[in-house]
Amino acid sequence: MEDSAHPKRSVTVADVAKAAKVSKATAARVLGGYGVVSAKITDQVMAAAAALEYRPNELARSMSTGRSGIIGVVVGDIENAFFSLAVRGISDAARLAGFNVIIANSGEELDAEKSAVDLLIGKRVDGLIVTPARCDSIDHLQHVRRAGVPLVLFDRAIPELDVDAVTGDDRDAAITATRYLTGQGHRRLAYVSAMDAEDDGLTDIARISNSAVRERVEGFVSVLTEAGLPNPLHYVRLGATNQQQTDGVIKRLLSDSAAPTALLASDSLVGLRIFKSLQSLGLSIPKDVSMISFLDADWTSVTVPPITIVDQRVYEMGKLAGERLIARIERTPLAVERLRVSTSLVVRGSVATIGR
Amino acid sequence: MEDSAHPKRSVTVADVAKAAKVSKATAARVLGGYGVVSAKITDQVMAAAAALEYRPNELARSMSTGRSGIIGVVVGDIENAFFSLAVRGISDAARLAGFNVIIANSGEELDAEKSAVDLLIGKRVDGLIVTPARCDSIDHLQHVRRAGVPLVLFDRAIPELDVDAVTGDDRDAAITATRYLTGQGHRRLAYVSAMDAEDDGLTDIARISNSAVRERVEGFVSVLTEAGLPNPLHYVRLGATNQQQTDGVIKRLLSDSAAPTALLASDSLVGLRIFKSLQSLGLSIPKDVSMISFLDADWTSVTVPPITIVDQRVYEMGKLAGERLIARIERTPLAVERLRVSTSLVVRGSVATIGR
DNA sequence: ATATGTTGTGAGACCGGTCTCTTTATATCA
DNA sequence: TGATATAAAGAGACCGGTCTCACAACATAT
Repeated sequence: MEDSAHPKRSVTVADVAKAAKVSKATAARVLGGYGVVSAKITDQVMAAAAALEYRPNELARSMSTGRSGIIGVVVGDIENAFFSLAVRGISDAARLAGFNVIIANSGEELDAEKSAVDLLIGKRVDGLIVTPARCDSIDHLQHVRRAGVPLVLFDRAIPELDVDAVTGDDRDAAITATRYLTGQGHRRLAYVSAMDAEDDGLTDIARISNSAVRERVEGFVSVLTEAGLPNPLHYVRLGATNQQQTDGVIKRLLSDSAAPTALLASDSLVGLRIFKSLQSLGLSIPKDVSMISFLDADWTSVTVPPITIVDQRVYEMGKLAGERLIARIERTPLAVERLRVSTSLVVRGSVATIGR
Repeated sequence: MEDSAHPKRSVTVADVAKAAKVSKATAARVLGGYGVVSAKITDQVMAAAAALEYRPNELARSMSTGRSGIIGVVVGDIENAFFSLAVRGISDAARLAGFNVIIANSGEELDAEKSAVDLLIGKRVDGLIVTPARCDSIDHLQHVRRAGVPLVLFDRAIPELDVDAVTGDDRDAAITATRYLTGQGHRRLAYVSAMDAEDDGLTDIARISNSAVRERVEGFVSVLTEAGLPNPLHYVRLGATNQQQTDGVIKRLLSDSAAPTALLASDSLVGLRIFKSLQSLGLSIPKDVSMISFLDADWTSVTVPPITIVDQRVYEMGKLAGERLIARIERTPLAVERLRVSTSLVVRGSVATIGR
């Protein structure tokens, strides 16, 4: 009874060749499925391969062909439904084209992102999809391009980087959602995001290093400004990174003398935290506070009331990013562009009509 | 202005060696961080490497060392919160030990699982964590062992396969949950799973090819039998694979002359579907029907009422599986065993007390 | 002074595939 | 029948690292 104690040198083409009494080159042709070999020899080799349980060493194969058949994906946090859906879309696109996917988590931290990118390049991935944690640090991404590895940005664009990006139409989405809220009579609206920040507040939109969030905030602010509502920036709050932080943010927001009547959650995690905060404060939605969340997450449809959301079609975004990357890998001639996946507002029950 | 049109042969140790005017072997020693090299030469080589922007080719490195630094994970469905949490646990354990993770989706299909396993073996992963779709087809897994690649099963055990497994204490969990329901006065209980099946019903527990589900059903049935309740198998229903199927399953269950008063959902996806089914049937939880779901998914805590669940501690399961696999990879001498992560019942509001 | 040990460097085999180039066997044609 | 085209198989270089071994230079022991 032999066991797996020893790494046991695996069966190689040479072994198969010897067993089939042909040259290594011939066996390789059969096993690699290239070149031309007679039917008789093919059978011989296949039989020998089956008998020896030959499995090709993809590593070696990659090394000589220069292609690994792998695309690397660096995301902020796989646990986030946004990213797991996106990864699903990417994987589906990849599988269809015969590629596999390595996923790396950056935890939205620049250093982790850099080392993940370096590692994947080292593994000689055929292409890379990255959700850049910050849009103001681009050396490592520029290096990817210099290394000749196709790159597609996901969810966030970096105009200075001459590279494809697949994002939502964040600005428009925020505008639509905000207009809907003002249309329902809301005059004091807050935007809450999980972005790291020293304090809740925000002084300068341009300093938001995540383009998706920045554009949403821009959209949000533009609608409020256009509607003549005062001091929109005052109601943009960051730092809702966990339940406790969120509880604090919400409590501060609502204890304001001019407390907002509606909240816009930057993603479904923040949305869920806000929902729980409101619940623990004993506030009812939408009677006491209205809310809209980004992303059609599971939980949003089973709450009471169900949550009005911005459907980001993340799966499509992922799929599109995957397809785009594969087109690049296959050298399809295409202009560098930013692909925007359009979102839609799904009205459910979490927004009250007020005023009049 | 050069661009990334050409794969541009990457910088190799030989290039660095030439630039540093030393032999390839010496440059390799410096860059690979092994052997012994004088400080002066080390500096020369490092300078040359920096100037040329050398990045090691991990593929080549893996090929000569025989280690890839990658562990492969084959899961049923990444989109399922159960697996994404588990993957997070595995990834964390892996990162801590300096490994990376490749994830492959089997879609709970045997063929996809087989080819994923083959592919990962081909990529020469250092170890493999697999959630076997079926416990009665084990050739491909046996082959993994014969190939000398450490293997850890996740969520489901296969006793015939002499290999480590990390699972929940599914039997006990089901027993606890079922006892809780009978303790609340329920006499007719149903167990609903997403397992594929020709018809809803179940004739023979032993034929359930997923050990986690089988053990839960065994626990479920044992409690009912012990309590002297008639025909427990009648209330075990499979095939709740999507919303429509689940609607059918629930409708049939509840239109039974002796309809169950409580439902046990095999996982959080099934739980969510059941919740939606009941909602669409206009039934109220727990007044009309009680339910318990496996897995502490996001949605279970924000419904009205919040759902009583079996907390599976999936992150810990994943982490444990990762750690175990890494111990195997590093040849730590350990007996093959099945590690059970204990679960706990989290009582919330979805179970009514009836009778008396 | 010669033998022995140590340290740093170079030469080249090796991992397991792919792929080009060459050689051999068979088919086609004048 | 001999010349030439063509198909099939073999030999061996190559990818970019690691790593063993040989060897040189210098230090220490005898």
